[in-house]
Amino acid sequence: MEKTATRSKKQAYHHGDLRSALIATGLKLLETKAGGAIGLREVARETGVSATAVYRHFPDKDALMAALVDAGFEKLADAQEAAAAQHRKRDASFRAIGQAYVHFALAHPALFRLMTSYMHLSGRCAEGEVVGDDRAGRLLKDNIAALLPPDASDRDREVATIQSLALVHGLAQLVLAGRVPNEAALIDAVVDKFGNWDVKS
Amino acid sequence: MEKTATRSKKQAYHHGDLRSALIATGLKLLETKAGGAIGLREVARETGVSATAVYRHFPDKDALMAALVDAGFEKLADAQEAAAAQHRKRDASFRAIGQAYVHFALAHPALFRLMTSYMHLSGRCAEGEVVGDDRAGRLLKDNIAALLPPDASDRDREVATIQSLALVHGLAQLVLAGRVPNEAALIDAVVDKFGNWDVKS
DNA sequence: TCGCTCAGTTAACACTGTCAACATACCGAT
DNA sequence: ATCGGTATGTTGACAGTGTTAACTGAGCGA
Repeated sequence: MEKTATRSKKQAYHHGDLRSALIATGLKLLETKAGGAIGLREVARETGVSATAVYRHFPDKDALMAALVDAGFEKLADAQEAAAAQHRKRDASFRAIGQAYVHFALAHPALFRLMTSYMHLSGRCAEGEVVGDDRAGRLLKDNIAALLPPDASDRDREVATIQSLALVHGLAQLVLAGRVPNEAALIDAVVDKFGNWDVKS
Repeated sequence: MEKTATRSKKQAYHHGDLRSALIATGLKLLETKAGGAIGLREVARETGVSATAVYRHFPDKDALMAALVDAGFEKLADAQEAAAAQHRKRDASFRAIGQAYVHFALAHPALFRLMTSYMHLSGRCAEGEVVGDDRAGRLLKDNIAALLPPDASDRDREVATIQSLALVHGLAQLVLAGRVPNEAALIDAVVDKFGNWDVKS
């Protein structure tokens, strides 16, 4: 009888994990429907499942969105790591991380907007930490630690981290909102400041 | 009969301008209901008017929200001008403008979240311009022009403008999202970099 | 085999944004 | 002063949303 074998692709989400399937279709919808928000019923429908089935895996819509946010940050970390790997020098690879942040936002606008809208429901930074410790956050902090002079204080590190993140995050959002023109040269010039900290102030 | 005199406060929104009233209650609701979004029906109801009356003054919900965004940026400009006026030195007053941006976001979280969510519907920067030319945008650009060395290029000015705006905007949003701890000293330290441009780079 | 729990279903509720049709207060021209 | 037109409201309905309650059925251990 092959209890859970063939999977048959349709039907029998029973024992296939619907949770991952929902997240997958959610991400797909965010790529397709370039503009605007996404709905719980919509992703359920597109997954071929009844709307209320979602509630077996997520307590409410916000939880589903938070899961999508997490998935988005994973993809962002992927892009950043790939970008960093293409440079040998540490500072060049660090700037590539910043470029990757903005590029990711512009390449996946709907996903990024959702990420910023629901950020507060996911990955709040832990007590004493200065930014979330997801993969993207750790990548940023590790690189800064390696780039700052060895006599830099912890506070210097924290400030540099926040500064860098705020710069690229704000820039990405402003460009996406149309308040800053989407010109590659301009964006590059701004992001190039990414990593120019005056530690001595 | 006094056609439009007493106004009687209730009834007879006829001839009082509902448009401003809607924006006013919208802003009030955003102050009160600290968390979460706002609805067209909700603001109509709270104004004491039927939901569809809104459509006499705004083509759809997005337009109403865009108007609230504009009103929000006006209030932000007020706060920034007031903050700047409390310092004599130009660079100190410029930093005060940056502080005011973050402070405003933290003081009016719901309004600021709405402003970032619907930013793309309002105040898109004009062709050739580098950030919206609302009052807040002009304040920023004017101050930067006055602070940069006179031999700075236009491109230097643009980059410095975007850099400053992206830094405070990103910081505000990250703190509001809980990804950066809400500690005044930390925020001040980050914003103090506001205005440290290496023009020569 | 019985019964339990997991994973899904349908039906309903309250709510939302939006549209069409209807009502009314104002205002200028007659 | 009256009359028609237009701006400004209203009610009623429709589709779609997030969410809950009650039901169904598969799979599995005792």
